[in-house]
Amino acid sequence: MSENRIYKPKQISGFPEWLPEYRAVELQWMDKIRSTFERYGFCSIETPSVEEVDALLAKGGETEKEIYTLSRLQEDAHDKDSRLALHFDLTVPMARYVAQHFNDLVFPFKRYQIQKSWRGERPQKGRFREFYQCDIDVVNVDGLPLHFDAELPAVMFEAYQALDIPPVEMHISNRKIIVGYLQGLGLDADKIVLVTRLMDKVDKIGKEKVEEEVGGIVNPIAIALNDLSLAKKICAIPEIKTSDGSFADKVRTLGVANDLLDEGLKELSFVMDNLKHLPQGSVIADLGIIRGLDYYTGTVIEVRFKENIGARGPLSIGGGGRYDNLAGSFISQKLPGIGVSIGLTRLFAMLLDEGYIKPAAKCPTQVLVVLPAEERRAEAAAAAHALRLRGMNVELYHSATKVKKQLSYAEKKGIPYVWFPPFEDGQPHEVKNMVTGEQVKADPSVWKI
RNA sequence: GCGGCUGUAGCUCAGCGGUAGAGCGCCUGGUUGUGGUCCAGGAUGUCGUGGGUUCGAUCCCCAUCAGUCGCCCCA
Repeated sequence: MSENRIYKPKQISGFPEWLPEYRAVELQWMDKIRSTFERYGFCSIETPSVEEVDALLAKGGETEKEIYTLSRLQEDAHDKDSRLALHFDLTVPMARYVAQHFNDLVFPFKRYQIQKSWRGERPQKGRFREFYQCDIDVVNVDGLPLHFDAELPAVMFEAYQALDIPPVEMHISNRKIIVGYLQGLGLDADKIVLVTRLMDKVDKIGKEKVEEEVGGIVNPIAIALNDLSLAKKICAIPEIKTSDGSFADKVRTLGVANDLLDEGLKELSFVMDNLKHLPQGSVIADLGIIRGLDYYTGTVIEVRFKENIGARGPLSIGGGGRYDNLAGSFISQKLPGIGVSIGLTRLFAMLLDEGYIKPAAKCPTQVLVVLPAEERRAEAAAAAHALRLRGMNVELYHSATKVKKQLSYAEKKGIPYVWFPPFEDGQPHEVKNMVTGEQVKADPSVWKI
């Protein structure tokens, strides 16, 4: 008997799965997001779950350790699969796709993609190893009008609004501002990377700590003398958050002159200007937004809840930005683009955890047809069929057990109507409303919900 | 890759050096064709895994695996 021992089922950390009543909600969300994207003319593509490792790493960076590569259990010496890996986002596959089908696409190419991505990181709150992303990107040849930098956040905002979730706000900045500013202060490229990485952490570890660490990078000697003036000047930038165009004046007051900085300010002002139609307070010029991704070159966007959800800090539930030449590793054409992405799984999981998500019914069934007796199965099935012909989702109970049991099944699954075919010849059909308890005679060929 | 915490019925968890309990859920019944409430009854666990200490361990120790929170990093 001991060989009957079962493998204890367990959920794999970082690979979420939901019960049917929540999966149904997730599907509804996807539908809403999708139809919003389509309303703006984005077309759908789907790319394979895997890409060649070289393609994924074409943009460099420290992404390597987060990529799941493919290998077979029975790996042989020349395992061809090992050159493949699961994609870690949808932007890189999209870049490859655009380069590959360059001749067959119409530019500016506007596509959306709702697919899973995988990252081999240590899972923790709000971070998964398998998750859905809902991306929209616009890619063009040579140049891409700045208007798209405003349009995409607007589309994304509309998609969030289509969901039944707490209000979100879009934090927008422009890489050129922070980079230009730091260049203007004389920092070299390496230090700029280190410093910008720290600026992201003001919310997390506090302003003082960030200033100290920034100081340690830009001028260790001054730190020894307890002189934080340069660090403070640097850290003044991420402090700037305005819901209108006034951020530009605040930056200029700091007195740093740099061409790239000016360009960034102009671009961000333009974007803010073109997002004025969104609800007051939902768009913030937030110069603390950096985003880790090195391929962003201009506009950067991050979406957060207006109010923190649960005990968590301001986790990003979406984001994106502009990249000048993402496909450059795949094709000699210059293909600038801008893309934004909704972190569907993180968003959904957060709200689920905190009880914000109302479960849908456990199944799509609208009418359960009772099976009164095995001899009446044909008649019951005919009734079910008649209802389905008019578009209803109908289930015929599988066995002729007690009616009590059949009703309780409908109750537990949240099926709103129960259909009673005749129990004896000559009797009428009846339908019962499970919410009100009301039961009336009905004709399966005409009855409607 | 590093650190803290946790691991007992399907779920949430209690418990104790002498091989285990609650709540919820589940199943059955409260007759004859009708759910949600109520009542009665019932089933379920190699107490994560391996080793050690002990007369004896679910409880102590070690290891291991898994989960979780955080660090690093984040596309």
